[in-house]
Amino acid sequence: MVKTTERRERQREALVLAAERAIAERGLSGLKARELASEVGCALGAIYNLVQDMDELVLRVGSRTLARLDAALAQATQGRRLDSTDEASAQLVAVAQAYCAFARGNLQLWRTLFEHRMAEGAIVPEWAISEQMTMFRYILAPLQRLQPQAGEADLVLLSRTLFSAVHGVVMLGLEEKLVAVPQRELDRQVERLVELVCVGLASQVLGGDAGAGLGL
Amino acid sequence: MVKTTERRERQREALVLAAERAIAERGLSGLKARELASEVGCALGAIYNLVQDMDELVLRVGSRTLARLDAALAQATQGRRLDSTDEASAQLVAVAQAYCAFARGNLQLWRTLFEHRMAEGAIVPEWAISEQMTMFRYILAPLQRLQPQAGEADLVLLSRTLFSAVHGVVMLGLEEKLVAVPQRELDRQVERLVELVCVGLASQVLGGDAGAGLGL
DNA sequence: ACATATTTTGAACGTTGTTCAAAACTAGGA
DNA sequence: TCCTAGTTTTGAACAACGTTCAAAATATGT
Repeated sequence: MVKTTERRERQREALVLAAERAIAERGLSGLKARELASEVGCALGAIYNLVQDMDELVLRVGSRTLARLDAALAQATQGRRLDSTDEASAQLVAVAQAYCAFARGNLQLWRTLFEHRMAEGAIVPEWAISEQMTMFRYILAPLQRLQPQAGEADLVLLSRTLFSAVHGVVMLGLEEKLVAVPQRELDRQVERLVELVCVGLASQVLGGDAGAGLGL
Repeated sequence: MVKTTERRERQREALVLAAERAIAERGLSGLKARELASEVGCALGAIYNLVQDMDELVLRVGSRTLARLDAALAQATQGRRLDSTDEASAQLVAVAQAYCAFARGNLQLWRTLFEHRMAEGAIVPEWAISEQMTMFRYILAPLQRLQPQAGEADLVLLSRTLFSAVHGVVMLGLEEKLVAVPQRELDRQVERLVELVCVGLASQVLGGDAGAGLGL
């Protein structure tokens, strides 16, 4: 019956939204099947008619989070020019700070992207893997402007490195396990890291010998 | 009775070792109270005579992991000179790669350091917090050589930034959720990141204008 | 040896995610 | 309209988890 699948589709959407809210408010460990069931207004077991298991639910929430993150990064690069290396550097800084701001403003959902691990033996579905790669593309273009002589593969690798580095600074900076880093300070840390890397890249391409002896 | 506390001390040690082995072999989620009890040879409830709860056990394992990590980083800096900026840069690369190697060789235990979260409402004890800071000290000295004019506070911040950046690259690089990064490639990523930052720092202190227009 | 304090024990408890036989519901034909 | 056959939903039951605590076992002091 077509009516059934339609209603299920809508219920599934409601379920994902409820899960998203639960994670945002109480973290990944605050996501409980029974609570979701009562929230959505269905039986406990009905969840497994809408979704294979809790892992799939978390992945669907993650998909939404990634989409919003993608939009935030798109906005940070929107309307920017890359005519000079300075503009390229500035765009990299802007993307990094947008990432930082998103992580801070969506702390629990953002953390869930990296905290979550599939149940023993389960494998991450293909669509969830491919989604993760989209973030690199916002830094690929400015990096290419900074390293015009570099090959595509090299740039992809470099973009992954830079993204990971910024991610690390944001991740540990927002960890309240350690002493919490104030917002301004974290922003500055991120800015400084990206700028240092940009200067490093610029000095390489300019043929400057500031990197001499480092085997670059 | 003194005999009791002595025996408990030894049992606690055995418990921590068993927990360490379990985490190393099956990850943090593979740590089960019942399994530990049978391994150590005591009743299930006896665990709570040796340790307040599972969180404390994980923290104790983490303490051991940090000690071994500290030793690994110490070895990477042992006998090194910091007479030139090149030597300082080389030491930073060496520390970063030692960190990378340790993470790879102690994957599950290393991950546990960052994955683990205390139970709802519980607070991380003081001794566990202070232990985390020790890692920064291996990069403080070489950074100071690269930025002799920087103040102490600035250097501490910078060391935290650099550590976090390297951590991020290693963390995402070892995440098998994404496509696994080959060992050589990850080593190169880490090396490149650190060298880029070093070049950036060097060009700043030399008064080079490679960073002009970036507001440095 | 007995009484008392201490220590260990493991069955029981409260929460999890997940399953599945049964109940409720739906659709189509007599 | 009523009956039957197929679907869909249900929630009690299950297994696994960390944690507790009355009772059993052991140790201590006189």
